[in-house]
Amino acid sequence: MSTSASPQNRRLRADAERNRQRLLVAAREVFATRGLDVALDDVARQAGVGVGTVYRRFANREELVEAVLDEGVRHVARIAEDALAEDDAWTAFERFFLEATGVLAEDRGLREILLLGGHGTGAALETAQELLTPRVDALIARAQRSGQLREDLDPVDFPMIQLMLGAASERSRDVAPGQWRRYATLLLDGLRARRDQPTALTTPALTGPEFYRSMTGSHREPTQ
Amino acid sequence: MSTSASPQNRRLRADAERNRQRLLVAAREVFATRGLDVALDDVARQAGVGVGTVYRRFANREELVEAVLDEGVRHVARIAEDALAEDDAWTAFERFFLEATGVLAEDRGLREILLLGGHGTGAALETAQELLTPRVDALIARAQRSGQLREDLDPVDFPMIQLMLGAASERSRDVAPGQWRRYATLLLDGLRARRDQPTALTTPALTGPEFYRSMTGSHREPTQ
DNA sequence: ACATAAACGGAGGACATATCTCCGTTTAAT
DNA sequence: ATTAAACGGAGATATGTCCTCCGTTTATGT
Repeated sequence: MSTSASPQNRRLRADAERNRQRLLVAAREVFATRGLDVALDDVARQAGVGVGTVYRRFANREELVEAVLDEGVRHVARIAEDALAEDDAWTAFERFFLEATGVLAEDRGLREILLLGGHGTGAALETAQELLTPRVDALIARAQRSGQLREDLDPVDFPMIQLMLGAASERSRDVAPGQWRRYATLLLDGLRARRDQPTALTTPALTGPEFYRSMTGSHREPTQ
Repeated sequence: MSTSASPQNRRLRADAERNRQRLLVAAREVFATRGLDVALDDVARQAGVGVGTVYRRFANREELVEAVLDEGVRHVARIAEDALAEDDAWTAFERFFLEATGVLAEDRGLREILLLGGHGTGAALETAQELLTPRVDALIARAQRSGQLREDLDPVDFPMIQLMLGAASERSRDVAPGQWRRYATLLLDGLRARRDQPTALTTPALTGPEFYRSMTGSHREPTQ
């Protein structure tokens, strides 16, 4: 929170440190609403700072993106961890599902690295792999063991479902910010195990390598 | 199929007409896989024709887009019409749902005008309003009256759900083209009425005007 | 108060990408 | 064989982004 990220981390002058913080806040905001592809000039303007200052503090866009998003990933991981403390397995799963969707709904940038890939390897993705994936897996496995979550849901379905909800959020946010809840409910209803057997998911989930390839491959920009 | 779309529709020379068709085929292909924002140079290359020929035949990108997409919209409308002929109300709804998703999954351009808006007013959208909307409304109303589709689904949910499935398609198409089926099944399971009452959709659907605004407003490029 | 090193803003160069026009050449039609 | 129509694609124009550079301002320590 105080030292610079540059090679030699000498202490920054007061105004420099203040501007660095402003930049991080501005970047968080701008990435969240307009995605990771915004011009850095826009981040600078939002921060009330010249472009020069952006490049003086961060070697390139990637470095700024990493700084902002690593934090975001940790946030989601914390949500998962907190949910795991819940007693009931379904309550835990549902709570994580809804809270994570809420965070992702409001953060397009976070969706882009976490769900879409194609933005360089990224420290943020490693953080996700290390902190997030195991917890989500645990939440799912537990709710399945307790017979409350449908058996045929696979952990790799989770990011895909979040991606779908993200598309819904993006589409409606300007007009009705909470809309994603409607579709989250619908999906949860499809996910919950039930008395009358649901339709089997005949199409198998992506395998590990397939999922990896789909994250690594070049996506972007749609959209959505 | 034979006359030009330009003001005075004189008959085109044989080579010109041939190239016009090639352009339409190429545009269909390119718009479907890469969306409506591709450079027209790429359409020309795909058609094996110079850029000049594109602009000689279509005043601007909009005109070409309209020509290609109006056709696509009619295709989906025909699917709805065919489904309406089905005896059972749920079968009809499900059939339309799956067939429409299949078409949209493979046509990003069609998703972009039909579900995302922000590409000019568009004759294609008018066609949709005229041919598609009433039929989808009918399919939904009928399946609800017969008690097989959940009561609280609103017609405006349909495009949103298709948008979600579109995001899933886009994400997985390169690696496993049929993946959308998995998520379509999941959603259908959330849509089907059931013995044990589902969770009520407490967040209300977009109202007509809200939906209209969300189509008219400037979206694009993200991500899908 | 002053000297100095650090930081600042933002104009602008380099580059990339798209749209659409123009014209010398080729081709179909009569 | 003549001629009007159509062709290809180089390039003029426009837009947008990244990142650097340098004259000016500001924080800091004595």
